[in-house]
Formats: sequence, structure tokens, C-alpha cells
Amino acid sequence: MAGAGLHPYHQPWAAPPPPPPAAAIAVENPNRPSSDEVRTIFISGLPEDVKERELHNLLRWLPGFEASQINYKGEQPMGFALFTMAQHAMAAKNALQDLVFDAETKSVLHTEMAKKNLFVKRGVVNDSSSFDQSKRMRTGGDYTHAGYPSPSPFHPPPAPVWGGHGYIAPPAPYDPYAGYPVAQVPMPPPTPVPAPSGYAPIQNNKDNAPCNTLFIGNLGENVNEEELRGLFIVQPGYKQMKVLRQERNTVCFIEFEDVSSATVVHQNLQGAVLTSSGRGGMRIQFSKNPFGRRKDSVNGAAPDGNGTPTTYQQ
DNA sequence: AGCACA
Repeated sequence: MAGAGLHPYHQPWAAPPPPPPAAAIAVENPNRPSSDEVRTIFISGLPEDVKERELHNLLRWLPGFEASQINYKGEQPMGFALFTMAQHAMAAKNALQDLVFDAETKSVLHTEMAKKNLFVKRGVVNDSSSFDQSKRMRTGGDYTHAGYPSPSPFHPPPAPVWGGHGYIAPPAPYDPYAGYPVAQVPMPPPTPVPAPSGYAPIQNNKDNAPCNTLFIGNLGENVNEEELRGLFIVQPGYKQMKVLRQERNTVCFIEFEDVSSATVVHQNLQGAVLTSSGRGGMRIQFSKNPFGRRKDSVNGAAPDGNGTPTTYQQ
């Protein structure tokens, strides 16, 4: 098989984490990063007009992501992203390497491990219960009662929190990244992946809200369905695929386990070129409608008037 | 740019 070459995004997730010194193990919680470990990546190749929000929205899906920041002082914007652990940072570095960030400006990302960790403004990162009231967040409107007696029993708002400068991710209460490979354990080399023959910049001006289904466009009219399937079936979270042949176009829908895995593929395979599609790179968008059963009424939206009151409480 | 199936 000719396709058994290296896929740029499927390099073996390099460098297994060096074992911490034995002394450290006894004292430190293994789930916490050892203090001197660099777990920040440096991102260059960003377009000049990049917004911190844009970078954050790209990074927030990556496992272990904690915060990002852009330094605009130099000639080109320099991005930094902090992760929980060095492995996360390594994985993210690999996942983002050579990613087409913006086809319009032809920006291709280049990533390296940073020299030192991104400094995150106080609070926020580690303690999920701490609710920093001293620093008012722009998002929080109601602050009317000064002597608020009880700390909120609820989790902090789901929206990304402004840390004044840079973007800080809320601590993840769950793991939305099932299926995104992070090297916890030394991983076997990935199964031979039918690599795309390359990547081409594509225009993807319009997209839909993220969902678990991807829409693949710009496939040639006689794209080989097996090549197509081979590319996606190995992606973490893949569930099923549906190919739709149209007049001059072939499009295709791919369902994933969850939005996260779909998003990773959306990013990683954007612009991937299949040999059988004489069309250049494929365009990946989120589907307008997610794959799945139709509006199967699970007593949804009870018709008014009979028995069940529509319980719209906040 | 082209978005189906339940």
C-alpha cells in the first residue's frame, strides 16, 4: 500500500513524559504538573489581525488547555497557550503544527514548546471552588449586594472567563475529549493511516455551529469512496459516513461520537487532498443538521393546554 | 458552493 507514509498529524505522539524524579513523586500529586515543567506552547504564523478570541476558540478544544494569550508587540503576533501538563502541550503542539489557520491570508501555524510557561493572572486555573470576587469579570453583571453571604454553590459560568489579558479556560468539570489521543501511556505507533496526499489551502468562509457531524465538500465527482472512508474511519470518534453524489459534486457527511472529536477532525483534515479527487483540498464544515434521528419527540414541548405544564424555569 | 438520513 502506498499510503503508509507519515501523516503530518499522526506522528506518534512523541516524547513520552520523562519520569519525574522519585523524590517528587512522593510529595506531588501526579495529576499536577511538576512546577518546573514547561507546559506552554509558542505559536507563530498567526495572521496579523488575529484576535485572542480566535486563538482561544481554536485551542479550547484541546485536552488540558488552560489559557492562551497573544503578544502583539513584535512584527508578528506571538501566541502562547498553557496546558495542564507537558504531554498536553506536546500533543497540542503536534496537532497544531502546520495547521492552516486562515486560508485567506495563507497563514500556517508553526508551533514550538515555549521557553517558559505562560504566566496566568491569579486565580482561576487550579481551584474550581474559588470564585474570585475581588476581580470583577466583565461577564458578570449582577454584583449588587456587597455582603454576599454564601459562596455560590454552583459552578462558575460556563463562558470563558476574562482574565483581563489573555483568555483563560474554565476548569473542565468533565472530560469532553474522549477519543483525542493524549500520550498518558506510551502509545503504539498509530495504525497505518491512509494519509492524504497533501493539504491545500481552502476557503471556508461560512460554517455552521459545531456539531457532531461534518460536511465534506469540494470532493471531485469521481472521488474514490474507499479512499474517503479510509481517511475518516481511523479518526478518533468516527461513527459513520454517508456519501452523496450530486450532479458535478460529491459531498459527504461524517458522524462522530461527539462535537469534540468532530472538531478535532474539522481542524486537522481541513484542506486534505485525496488523490482520487481531482479537486484540491476538501472543504470541511460542520453539518447544518447533525446526523441522527429526527426530532423524536421525547415528550418534548408538551402541547399547551393539556396536563403537562411547560416548565420553563431558568 | 453543493447539506441527507431518520
